[in-house]
Amino acid sequence: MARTAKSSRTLLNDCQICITRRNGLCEDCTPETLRALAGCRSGDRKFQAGQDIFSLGVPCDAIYSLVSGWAFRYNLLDDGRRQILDFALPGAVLGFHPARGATATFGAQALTDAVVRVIPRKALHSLSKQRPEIGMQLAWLISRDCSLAFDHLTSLGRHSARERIAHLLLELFIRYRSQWPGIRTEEMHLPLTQEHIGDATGLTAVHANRVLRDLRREGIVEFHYRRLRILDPDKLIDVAAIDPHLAMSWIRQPPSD
Amino acid sequence: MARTAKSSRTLLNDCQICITRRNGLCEDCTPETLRALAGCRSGDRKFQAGQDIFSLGVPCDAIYSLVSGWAFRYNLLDDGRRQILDFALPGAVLGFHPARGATATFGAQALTDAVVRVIPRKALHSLSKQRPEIGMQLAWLISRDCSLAFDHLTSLGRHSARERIAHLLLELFIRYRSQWPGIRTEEMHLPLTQEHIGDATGLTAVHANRVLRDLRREGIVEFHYRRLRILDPDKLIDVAAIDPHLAMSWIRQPPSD
DNA sequence: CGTTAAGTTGATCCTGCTCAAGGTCGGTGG
DNA sequence: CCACCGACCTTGAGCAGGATCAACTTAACG
Repeated sequence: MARTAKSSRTLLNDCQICITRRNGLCEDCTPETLRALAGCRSGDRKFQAGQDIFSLGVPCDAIYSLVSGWAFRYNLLDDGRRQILDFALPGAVLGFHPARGATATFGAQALTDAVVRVIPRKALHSLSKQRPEIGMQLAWLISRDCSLAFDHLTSLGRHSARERIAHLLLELFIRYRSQWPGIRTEEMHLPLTQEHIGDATGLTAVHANRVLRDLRREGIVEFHYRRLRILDPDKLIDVAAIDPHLAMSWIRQPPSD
Repeated sequence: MARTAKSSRTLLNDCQICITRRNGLCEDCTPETLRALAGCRSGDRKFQAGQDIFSLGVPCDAIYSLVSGWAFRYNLLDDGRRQILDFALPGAVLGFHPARGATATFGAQALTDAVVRVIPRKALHSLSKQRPEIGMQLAWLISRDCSLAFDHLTSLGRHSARERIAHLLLELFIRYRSQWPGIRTEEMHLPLTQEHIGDATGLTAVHANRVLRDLRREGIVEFHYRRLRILDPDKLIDVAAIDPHLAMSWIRQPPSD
């Protein structure tokens, strides 16, 4: 049993310590990649909440880096059902389709008003020649996405509704808070509807609602009109059945070398 | 409705055509990356079927490239349940943890006897300086894994047991066949147990068995003692509810530039 | 103050899980 | 050659976690 009572109890604080120790991580943790990509500022575009950044099945010859705001990637089924693949915070690379003329196999949508840096394939190509280290850093960023996707896969495949929702809320909370090291409050603005939560966890919105109600009644978390409050972190970690190692991996740590 | 009757019917053949047109793809589609990595031949290791290539939670300072055989990546829960994240064919990059001292958040296991090229983080680092293009190619390889993981996520979150199993079998069949462009037979050696299939699709082995029985009775596919036979490709594609675009993306296509 | 999107709750149904008992295949040793 | 064993496959009966459908409430916003 990897998850002990002690480690559960101190997880949130450990993350906090790890973050505050590396002071100013907010800037610091932004990989070189993104600073380099800042050179292509010409391509910045604004999106309104609810607007598609790129759409499923449409040819896509660029990569997208989220500068500000929230976004999510998703898939649509023929019958209109949706699966949310992940949520993106500033600094995320949203689509990487470097093949010419490839069509997007998933879509991305802004959750709040957002600014996105669009880097055309050609620009990326020449950029990576000027600054060869960008390739490896991009690989690292994407491999992080991949690890997150693997966690979600485990969650959908082998966890109960309760565990999945606890997992999601905890993940978003920790990832969000790691961007603002100073703040220790256990409350945040989480720009999701219950339908988003359902679509991310493979549940119906109705069932997501019931689970959230139970968690609220038990005094674990409160999610009401886009405000998330974690009332009992220990219990939440317990319900989510999270391995503390895993939670640490959610915090963006650029490769050291 | 993206999936039309016609496109369903010709999907397998389209893939075939696309493959045979680029003759000798088996070699050709192997990205430069792997050929470059071939320089580190010193690190080749053999694994027996069932043996872990690397294990969950163990510090991991290298990347692994599958040279021959089948493997899979997986996650374990505290209670012993397992989620299989994906199956790897030769050419796949299995673990990418370039941070010093990072622990693996998933494990990898050989499904058949396998040869794996182990490239320590340091070697990769210096290699990427000698051959800067490696970074981008690695990024591309990993982004492909990520797309596959996204497909599985959609499958687990929003598809029925029947659809998930059909999807998995079709995916493995197409990916496998794309390595052997000449062969058109609709039969292959698939070194999985029904437990693997259950663990990959988020089902119990018992239920996976029932679904496979139904598919067999309906004359769609036969999976018996590690032999997969696709009896009715059209129906299988239909049951899997696959968008042909998606299936095309399973075939490894290196970035063209 | 009316409208709309989102949240809430109940009743009922069904997909897939659990538990349990065989059955089949391939290998191994007497 | 046969008996035995272990891993895997197969099937049944009963149960339960979430889905579905439908009605109603609440909050936000112009």
